[in-house]
Amino acid sequence: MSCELVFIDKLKEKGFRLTMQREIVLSVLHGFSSAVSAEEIYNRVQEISSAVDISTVYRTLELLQDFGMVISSDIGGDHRVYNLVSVEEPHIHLVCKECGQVLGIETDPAEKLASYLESHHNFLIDLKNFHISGLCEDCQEKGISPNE
Amino acid sequence: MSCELVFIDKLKEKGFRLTMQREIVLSVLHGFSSAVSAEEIYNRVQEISSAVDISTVYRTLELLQDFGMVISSDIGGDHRVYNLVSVEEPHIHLVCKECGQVLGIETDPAEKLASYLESHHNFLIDLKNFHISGLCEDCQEKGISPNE
DNA sequence: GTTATTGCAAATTATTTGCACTTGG
DNA sequence: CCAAGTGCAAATAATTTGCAATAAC
Repeated sequence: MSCELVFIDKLKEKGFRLTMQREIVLSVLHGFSSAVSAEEIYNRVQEISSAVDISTVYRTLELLQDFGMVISSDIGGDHRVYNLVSVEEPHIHLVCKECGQVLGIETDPAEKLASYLESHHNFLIDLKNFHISGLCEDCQEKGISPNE
Repeated sequence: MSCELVFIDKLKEKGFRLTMQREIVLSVLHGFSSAVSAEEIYNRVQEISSAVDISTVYRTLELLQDFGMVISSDIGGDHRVYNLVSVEEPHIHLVCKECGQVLGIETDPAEKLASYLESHHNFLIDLKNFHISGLCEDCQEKGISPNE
């Protein structure tokens, strides 16, 4: 099922409405391959319709996060970036702490760790929504070191 | 080696100075068993010396983070909390996404996962500085569910 | 029609900064 | 001494909010 259909479904499910602004934000997010800030999203949205307000962008991003379709992460301390994530298979998110890029992978390699943490430390992680922070290939190539 | 000695050492090493304010902030951090906000730290600091400014608290917290003695995490979206962490052994930090509490554990249970991510996805994590987000025992007991 | 949603502008709020003064080494 | 550190007050800046107008359903 495509992102758009998932979105429409979830909106209906909660009694929310499909608006022009929400469609635009979602389509703009598709145009980015890496993590982007709210302002970058806003700028791109403006190119499509200059009437859309930045507060609407924020409100839509929050909605998409509630729906699990977008994740956001803090990078560089002050910058918050957003990512559209696949709505298919549950998966772990490898989030680059340098650029905020997100890579979705299968959950199995972390299953052992998860059960270890639960049995030994009573610490519960949600594998279907597990974020691992590190360095992506690109940022490694730029010579950035893993310890921040 | 105690936190205080480590702190003094690191300060010397970088040519920074040991001030009253820095000592107070560090001692106040010892008094908290769980994660606290900058303002909570500031309030406690004020009880000891009302002359210390909140900007100094922020500056000191940043310094302590640079030294790897404090970690901070975002919880609940808007709240940022700080934790004094053990200066001994390198370890993984289990950070509760609900209350911000940090539990330090040994690195070995995650070694397999780390090498898997590196070989299969070219994604590099720093095991000595690995943060895993989840729910601590206390928050689980409060009936909070792992998916946020 | 009714109610969610929006645009606008103003508010919020945690954090940061410039600078003259103070203090540690 | 003198560079690092501080307090103060003001600036910042990203995000949020109240509300009347608008548009989905």
